[in-house]
Amino acid sequence: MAGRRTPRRRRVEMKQVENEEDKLITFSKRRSGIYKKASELVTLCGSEVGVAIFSPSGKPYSFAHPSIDSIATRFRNRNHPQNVGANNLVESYRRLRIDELNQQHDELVDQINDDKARGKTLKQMTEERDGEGWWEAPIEELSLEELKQMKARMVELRRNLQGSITIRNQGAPSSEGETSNQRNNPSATIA
Amino acid sequence: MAGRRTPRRRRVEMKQVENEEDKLITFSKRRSGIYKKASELVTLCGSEVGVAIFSPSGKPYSFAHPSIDSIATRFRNRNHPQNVGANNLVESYRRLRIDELNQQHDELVDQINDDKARGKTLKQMTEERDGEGWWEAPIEELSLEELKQMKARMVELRRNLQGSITIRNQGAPSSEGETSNQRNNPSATIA
DNA sequence: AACTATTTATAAGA
DNA sequence: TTCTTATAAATAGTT
Repeated sequence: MAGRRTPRRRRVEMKQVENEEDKLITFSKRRSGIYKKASELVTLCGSEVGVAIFSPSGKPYSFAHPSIDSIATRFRNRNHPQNVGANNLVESYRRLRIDELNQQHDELVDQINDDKARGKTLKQMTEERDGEGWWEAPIEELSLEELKQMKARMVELRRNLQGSITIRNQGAPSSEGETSNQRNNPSATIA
Repeated sequence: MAGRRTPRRRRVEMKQVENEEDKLITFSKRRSGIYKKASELVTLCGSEVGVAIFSPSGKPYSFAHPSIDSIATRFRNRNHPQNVGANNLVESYRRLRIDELNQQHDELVDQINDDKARGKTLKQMTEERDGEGWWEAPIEELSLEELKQMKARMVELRRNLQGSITIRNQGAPSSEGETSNQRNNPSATIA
């Protein structure tokens, strides 16, 4: 151990990062950071949160709980809160998926804990992935067919006891009416 | 060290804050924190960011740049030629969802393990809302039956065996300049 | 992708 | 609510 490894310093100037490479890294790290903060807010306060981010190149990213759609919908329909639960097939489908994933939350926790206890790495669990793309199909043909495939896939995956994904939903009562919009931030914009 | 001036300690348990007063404070502080992070991302990377948050009581808050509407619009009609290879709204949403679910995967797993390491009860979190929720609400009739059946099966499946699901897909081929934005997520490894 | 030195965010208090 | 402060967490610059 001859020299101190890193005499680095940092400054965090709040200005656009010029270097494209650094910008990409910063974008990635910070986007993750925001997601984490958002999910923590959900966990700690039970709030519903949606975050939409467009990278400098225009690529869309988002984090949402319970879903980007419900958040968006809730914003759009905050004047008619009773509509929240019933819309179209697509939305129903999406919600089902969230629900579905939710149903597995606790079991996944068990699974993970179990595997971990045995020294099985999470990486091993996460390495498994699905390369197919049922979601490539046009929306008009989704619904049942897609659900079936989805289930089949799940059963298959279950056999291998691999991977996990967790989405938690809060359960959205649809009869309250938020009447006031508030912002304590100059940039906060609510109709 | 006897009598340290400040017996303040913090440990940030990642669970719902039970005390309502504390919850409100936490909500406020963290909401501000997220806004700040979001604005920093805008400044540093020139991204467009939108954050929508509903307080536990349902009050809507948001932060956005350039505006919540532009962000929402961009999400709805990203038919914009210069945008990422998004062709159809639904598809875009779906892809986004899948993509983002992947990104959130590790974080959630980490979170779960983290909690576990501290002896937290994740089940508690899950049980809290497991049993009834928005999916009980009436949805489009035609698909409702199918959806319910699916759900029932999921529940059954879950009871019998430990299951899991893995969704791994990048699914966002871009037709414009974006040099392969790689996730910094260990498991997000999709070509 | 990992690793630290630092900067930031924040839980408790006041 | 705003400020203070000890500590936890995020992350810029490197390896």
